[in-house]
Amino acid sequence: MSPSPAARIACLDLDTFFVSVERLLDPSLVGVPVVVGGRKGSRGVVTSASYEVRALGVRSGMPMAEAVRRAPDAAFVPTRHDVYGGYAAQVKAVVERFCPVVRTASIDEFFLDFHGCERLYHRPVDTDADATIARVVREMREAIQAEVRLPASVGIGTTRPVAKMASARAKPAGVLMVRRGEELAFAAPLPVRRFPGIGPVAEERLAGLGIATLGALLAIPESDPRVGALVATVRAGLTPPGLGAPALPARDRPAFQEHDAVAEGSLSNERTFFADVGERLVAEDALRALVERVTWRLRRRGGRARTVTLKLRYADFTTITRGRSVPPTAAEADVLAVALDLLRAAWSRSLRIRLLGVQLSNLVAPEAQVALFAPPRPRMGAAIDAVRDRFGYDAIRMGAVHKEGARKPPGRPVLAGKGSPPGR
DNA sequence: TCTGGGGTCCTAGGACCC
DNA sequence: TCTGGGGTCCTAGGACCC
Repeated sequence: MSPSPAARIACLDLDTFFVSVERLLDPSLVGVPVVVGGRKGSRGVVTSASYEVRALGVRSGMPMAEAVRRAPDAAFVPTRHDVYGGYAAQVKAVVERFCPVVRTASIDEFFLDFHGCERLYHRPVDTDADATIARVVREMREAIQAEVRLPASVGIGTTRPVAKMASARAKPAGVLMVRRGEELAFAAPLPVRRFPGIGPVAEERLAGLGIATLGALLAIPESDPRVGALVATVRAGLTPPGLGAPALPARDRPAFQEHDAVAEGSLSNERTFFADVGERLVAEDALRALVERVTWRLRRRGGRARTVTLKLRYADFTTITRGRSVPPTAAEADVLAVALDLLRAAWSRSLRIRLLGVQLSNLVAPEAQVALFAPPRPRMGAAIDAVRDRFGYDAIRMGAVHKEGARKPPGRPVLAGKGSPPGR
């Protein structure tokens, strides 16, 4: 049986998620302008802005100094990543009561597939199948509000991009369905930037062509070399599957395919220094801490990396990466040896760095036999892992040895984000 | 204004192999 | 001696998302 090309894909987005959670934990923040982000005066950015400060032009990703300038009277709350995941999990649990197919897109965003749910949920009050789904989604949104006490907005459409754009239009705390056949009328007046995948660079390029809205973009021939594949991509995103293309069963559509959590993806940890670093030994200390953390995450998740990549950001914000393929490993010593080698090769005496990062990619599944001959960690390392698995990464901390500007060790760690939770 | 940290996906050139 | 074309892997960079 083929799915109907009706609006059955939903995008659920939690409204100003970090701000909402902080207000839940501290009711004095309710009704006042709130900025969640890096500490004032640090080299941080805004991670979540309440609607009050958005009205003043504060946006997530904005440097904290700029946010302070625009909203000096706001409450500034440090980001607590260790807190938010639990609330996202509560929301997901509610969502799963209503929808059989749920995919987590990010900490505050879920995609839901309601194909085939119409009959299950039908009630006599519903004028048609779309009305049934829209009603169920409203009930789901209200259940999240009542049980988790977090505001969410939901967009419903025939495709993921349409559902996502609809959820943005539904904010705050609303539900918006774009029915089949209404996609173009819905999208045409919107700025091109609203389409998922069109960012600041593409927006700027299109502006140079005099194109501001999705409607104007769709008026360009797909073959126009100035827009590359953009027109075709947007058109496809606004076209229901099954119209003009053979339909796949809902669960086989790429939008909802499960990833193999072990064999794919990448893991990385990076830190911006409090102050730019010009001494290699200081950078090497920081690198050890990063490698320790990222390899621990890899071992915990189960897997080995075939590529180790070092990331350097210089004081002028130019960023380079240097990577190397290695025999699959999750061992701290293996990764550290490569990372140090890459750092020494890339190190420049004349340039100070503001950020250091390590990425493990090309992940493959763990192989039991390898452990027999090459244990992923020596005995003490295994004991440290065990403590961290139970009590969290920061239950054990390694001290840094070198300090920027100091004649000799010891010194305090120079990494920013000290005491922050294990990276996710 | 002075720019976090975690990711995904895409492109492109060169090495290498057949 | 000079010459194919295709495929895969590696590496670097960048756009984009939340």
